[in-house]
Amino acid sequence: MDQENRVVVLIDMDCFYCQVEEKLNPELKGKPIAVVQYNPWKGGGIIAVNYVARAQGVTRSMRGDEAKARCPDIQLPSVPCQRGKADISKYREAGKEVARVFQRFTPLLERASIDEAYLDITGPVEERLKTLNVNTVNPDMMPNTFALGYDCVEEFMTDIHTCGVENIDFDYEHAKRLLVGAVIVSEIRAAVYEETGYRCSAGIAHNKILAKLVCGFNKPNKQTVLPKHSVNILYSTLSVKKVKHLGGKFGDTVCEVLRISKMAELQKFNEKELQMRFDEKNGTWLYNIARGIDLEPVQARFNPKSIGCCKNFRGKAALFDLDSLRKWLKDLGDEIEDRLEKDALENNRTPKQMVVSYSVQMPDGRDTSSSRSYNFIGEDELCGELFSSKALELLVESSEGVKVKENENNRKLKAPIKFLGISVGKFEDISDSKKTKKILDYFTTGSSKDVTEKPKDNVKQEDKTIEKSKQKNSGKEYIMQKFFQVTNKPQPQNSVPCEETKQPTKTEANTRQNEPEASSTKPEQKPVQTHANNNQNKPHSTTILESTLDKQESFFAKMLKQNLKKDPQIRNIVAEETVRPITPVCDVVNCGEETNDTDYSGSTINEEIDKSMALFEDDPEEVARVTSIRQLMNTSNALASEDCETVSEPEANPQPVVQVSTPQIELPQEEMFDCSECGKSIPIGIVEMHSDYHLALRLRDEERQQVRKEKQDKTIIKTKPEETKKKRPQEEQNTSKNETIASVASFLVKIDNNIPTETCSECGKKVPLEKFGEHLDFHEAQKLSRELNKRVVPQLAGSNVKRKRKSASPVKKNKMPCRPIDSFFR
DNA sequence: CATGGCCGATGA
DNA sequence: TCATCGGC
Repeated sequence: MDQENRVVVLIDMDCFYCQVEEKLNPELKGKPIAVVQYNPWKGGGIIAVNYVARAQGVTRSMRGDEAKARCPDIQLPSVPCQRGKADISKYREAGKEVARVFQRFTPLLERASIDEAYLDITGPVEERLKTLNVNTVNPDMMPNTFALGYDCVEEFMTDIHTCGVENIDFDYEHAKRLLVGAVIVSEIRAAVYEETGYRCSAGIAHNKILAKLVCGFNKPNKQTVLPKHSVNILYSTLSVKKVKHLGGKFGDTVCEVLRISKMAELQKFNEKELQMRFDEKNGTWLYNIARGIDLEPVQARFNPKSIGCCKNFRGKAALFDLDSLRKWLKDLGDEIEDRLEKDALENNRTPKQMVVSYSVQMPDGRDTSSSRSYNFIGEDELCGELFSSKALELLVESSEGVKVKENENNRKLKAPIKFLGISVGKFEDISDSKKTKKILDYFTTGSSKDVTEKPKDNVKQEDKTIEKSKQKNSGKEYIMQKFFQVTNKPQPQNSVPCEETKQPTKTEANTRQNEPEASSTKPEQKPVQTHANNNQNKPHSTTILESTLDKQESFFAKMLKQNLKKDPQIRNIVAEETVRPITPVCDVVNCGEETNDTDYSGSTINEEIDKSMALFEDDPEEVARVTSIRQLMNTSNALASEDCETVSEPEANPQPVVQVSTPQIELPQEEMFDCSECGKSIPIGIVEMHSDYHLALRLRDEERQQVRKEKQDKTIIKTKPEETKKKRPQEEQNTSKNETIASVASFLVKIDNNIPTETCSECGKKVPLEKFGEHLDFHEAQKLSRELNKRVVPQLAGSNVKRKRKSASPVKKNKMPCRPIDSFFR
């Protein structure tokens, strides 16, 4: 499936923080609430508002006090905090819980934020089409669904059932897939609600930008489909700034330079023009998005690439002296440590780099921000102490501003610090960690002879599943490692020759850049593992190591449990999971995060629009927009229905839409016949006509497939010669395309057909038999930390097609030969 | 003082 | 590597 014909979904949780609070404290259900970050100043800043409160005029821009004034019975649960900062781990966990549900439906899942995810369900749609007759799709299969350009989904379905006879630009194949996509998304959202109790909204389109765009059109608890042929109608009123990537400065300059404000106006410029005014890449991107084309693939990514925390110190709260700087760095470092610990347990990875960022107030009053990074070395113990001390070093070393005045004895900073942040990233699998190996080696042999470092095999996302199966007891290893750090303070490393080669290895960066990125290793290639009798094949030391580990486990488990009380870090983990605070009250300065539910609204049923409009009565511009879109939609529908007798719908009565496949014919007496094709009851008198109709459908289906195929072949042949000067040759595109399909398919179909597997009762995952014992060990390790996670986070894999832009040749509109199939009913 | 904390991407 | 942007 090529990039322009995907089915892409953006699912966004409705006022997520509020929902989490409501779930934790059911008392709040049905009441107006807003989550605040507790800040003694004016009742705290609101970061999420539920829909009850929105209906009463509470908005995100208000402070807690204002909300209370406008809505006296509003409840204001506040984000808990730790170390003087907001603790949003509650919401992070909730977000993961939801994403795990998504994950069951497709491996092609990209978490975009704490409460948002893109899903590429092209594969699942194709699968479903094998067993699902589109003509049997009915509205009951997708409640709360809207289709842009239609007053209701039924109309959209009718269009599909009639193959869009009344619509000149109708791409039947595409629309059909979006409809099936909507069915699947309904199932996903139902599963999410069933299993987590959370409601969400979704946008369904053929790329990420459009899916994101329309997701906010109908909220809450609704989903919106944007078929290709409705893009222009939408664009005619859509402000440029509403489109992702155009909401900031770039969007402003685009509007200024081109003197436009609506997306439709962007279509007036050809690609070259746009490339000249902006750069090549942006020009092409603008040209494409103006036509509803966005080739950005959905990346398979569940875990964040970096973990960080930061804090503002505004006004008088700025940091003026070294002691306060130390204090805050310590807090930030400790938080990172906590989160890293959890992350290591869940994902078996460890960061290779940390970054400290800051901003200082310059003498002229301006704030300047900067950041410095540090690559961890083998001897580094990844703890809060390291993070904070390293951060301080980097700060003091760094160019200007932060140096301490050495002469003063109270150690004032040269310039006040207004912002501090520490983050860690560049994760690698723990099994690749030299440090872990050293510790384990010490553990098993009693000495830490230098373990020869494994050649770096740059594990990429799609290899992770396999990589993971190669790991041995990673979770356990990590706990071991941790265990030794807290109980065996004199680290075994001291016997290692302390090489002070602190030089950052330049080579790595270079090789990374030159790499064509990942996919050179096909997923099918890697299960090369010798699954026969692995112990023989393994190096002797490894065998010993594993058996030793197994023997030591119970000892270790005991020690760990005993140490739970002693070790504040471990206790911390446990506490977070076991004591669920119910809307905790917090006295410390706070912070938080929540997405704004961008509630622009679009065309739907009129009552729905009216309902939604109440939500932004404070924004006259939005109300005007909604109104104009509604008018536009209504008129366009009126126009459409002029050409089509089957779809005639009185404005005031949005009632029964006539399904073409079940024409309403006044033959009440007649016997009925159940059509085997679509399952509908057909009057016996027209059953022949009806089956002719299905035949016609099939014929046209084939015809369209044919035309599509021809079109595709043509474009490939056509673009091939001129493509050579572009960034990447067409061949590469094809291979990466095929790999996408292959890897997706590998998830849909089967993991591996040769290797004997066992299904783990803990996580339901199929595990190669030879690794099963180790797999169980991993669960044991998890339980030891009081089941920090109820289940193993399934490793992501699947395609990781690198974002290489195809040259932007505009897709020709798909004008299919269109026979009036509904003539069968006349 | 007055969204703030958090994350990803990109170009030089 | 760092500065900056965009968005939640």
